[in-house]
Amino acid sequence: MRNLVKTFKALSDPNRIRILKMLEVRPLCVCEIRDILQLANSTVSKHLSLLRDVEFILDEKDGKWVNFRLNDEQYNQYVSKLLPLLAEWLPDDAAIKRDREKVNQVDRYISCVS
Amino acid sequence: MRNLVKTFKALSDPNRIRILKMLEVRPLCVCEIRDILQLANSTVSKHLSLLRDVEFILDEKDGKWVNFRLNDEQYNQYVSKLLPLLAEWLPDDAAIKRDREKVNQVDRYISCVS
DNA sequence: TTTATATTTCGCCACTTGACGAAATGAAGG
DNA sequence: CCTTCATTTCGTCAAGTGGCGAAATATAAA
Repeated sequence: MRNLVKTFKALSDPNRIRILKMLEVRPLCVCEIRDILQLANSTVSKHLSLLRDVEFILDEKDGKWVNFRLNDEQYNQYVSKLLPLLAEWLPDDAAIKRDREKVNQVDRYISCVS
Repeated sequence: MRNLVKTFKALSDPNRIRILKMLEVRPLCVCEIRDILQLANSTVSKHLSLLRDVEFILDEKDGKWVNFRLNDEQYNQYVSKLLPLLAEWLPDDAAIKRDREKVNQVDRYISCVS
């Protein structure tokens, strides 16, 4: 129960939804997400650790970066049902579309030095 | 987006999850739910209006009572996907089980006079 | 119409949440 | 080892949430 509620809480914030929808396009690091969402680094980091906590996303060290990607493995029953649903939803949302275009433009070598 | 977030927020509270899982058994009025959850009338009413707002539940006047039941109609894409998932989840949760046993015992003619 | 009672609305309080900047951490490269 | 820089952690603050009791509303019955 507790874990289920935590899982829904993770989905109860527009910025976290935006992050998940961006990660549908490709894995991203904190700086890239920060540049797209226009939030402080620390804020993005907190959102990501929350999403990781309930296993919506996984992180992989890549040199000095951390790549965050959707968890498409199947060991978490909530995640494995909810991520595919989310992927079907909001296909026409203007903000989401804009975010996903930006995903294809951002470059971590430019985003991160700041 | 806004509506989707609101929908997940509605699922982000243990008492609201308990209410939905109780309504899987049968429709209930505010007093019956209040007796099972041991909350104030006004608190239960607020939870119910929130769940109704995002169309997880419907209400029907029945004399001086209001019966709340799950919305099993199919016009809301989020609800029609999420309610069936919720119905599969938490099959072994102790609190949920206790609640559902109580659903079969409460009687609004006893619960409500207080 | 008056009374009883089920529900909703309102105002209040404690706690949580999402935001930030500053400081701490950790890995890469000089 | 020391510097650089991506990320995380910490402290703080404003806004949102869930709880309550009291007052308002609505329906049934007397």
